Amino acid sequence: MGVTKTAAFTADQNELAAMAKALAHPARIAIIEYLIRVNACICGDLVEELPLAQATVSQHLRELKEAGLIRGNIEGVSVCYCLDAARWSELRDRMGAFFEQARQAGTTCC
Amino acid sequence: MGVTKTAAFTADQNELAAMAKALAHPARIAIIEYLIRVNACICGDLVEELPLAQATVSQHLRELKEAGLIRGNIEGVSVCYCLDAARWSELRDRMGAFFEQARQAGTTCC
DNA sequence: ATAATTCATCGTAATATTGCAATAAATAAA
DNA sequence: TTTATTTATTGCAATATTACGATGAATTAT
Repeated sequence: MGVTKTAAFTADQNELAAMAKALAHPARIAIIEYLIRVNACICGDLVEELPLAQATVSQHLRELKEAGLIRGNIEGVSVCYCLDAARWSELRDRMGAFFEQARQAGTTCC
Repeated sequence: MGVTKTAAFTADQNELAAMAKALAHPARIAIIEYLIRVNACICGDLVEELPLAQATVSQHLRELKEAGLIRGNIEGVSVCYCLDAARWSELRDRMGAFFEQARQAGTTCC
């Protein structure tokens, strides 16, 4: 039917998938990398930095904001964006735990 | 236009995004968690484990296989799946580096 | 050889994502 | 007030994803 059966999976599985989804586009990776580099910037900076139209950049920013990975503070006529440190730590921990789990499991295939 | 501008981003950005995309669905998270738990299993086990039809499970398995995260070995009439340890390590390292980068950056927002 | 089992693939429908032009909204500058 | 400036939102087109029934391909059992 073309819609994910969210209710059929655990909250943990859905949350981890949602976090991964927020990172599942090169533009959003680029936005985050840029934010890491400059610490904070306004939307216009990203429009210059990325090969995308302003509307498209704004859309990607909204997705990152909805995933809680970044925050946007209105400063006069512009909006200042930066990583949400707390949420970012959570993501790192969740992903880290996920990978650690796999590391400890045996990896001998059939 | 509804198509990601892959060529406009770096290989690194595209690869990281592709890895994240492979994890960006609860069913695929569930598949990987199950594989971690049982180490290896056949496709039929996953069909019983997941609330999805066989065709859908097979499709998710293909995506994970194409991302290189799992391997499938034909064993008679069934197919045995397991995590690809090497690729999994690579993913962990790439993600880890990404998060580490963010951790070292300042996090004071505007 | 025939039937059963297991999985992949095809075709299709429903929905989501990506991208942009155009426009709206909100603030600052003249 | 009028005009820029900056960003979000709307509307649309193109494409991708998700899901499943039906069918095909390969192997094993009878």
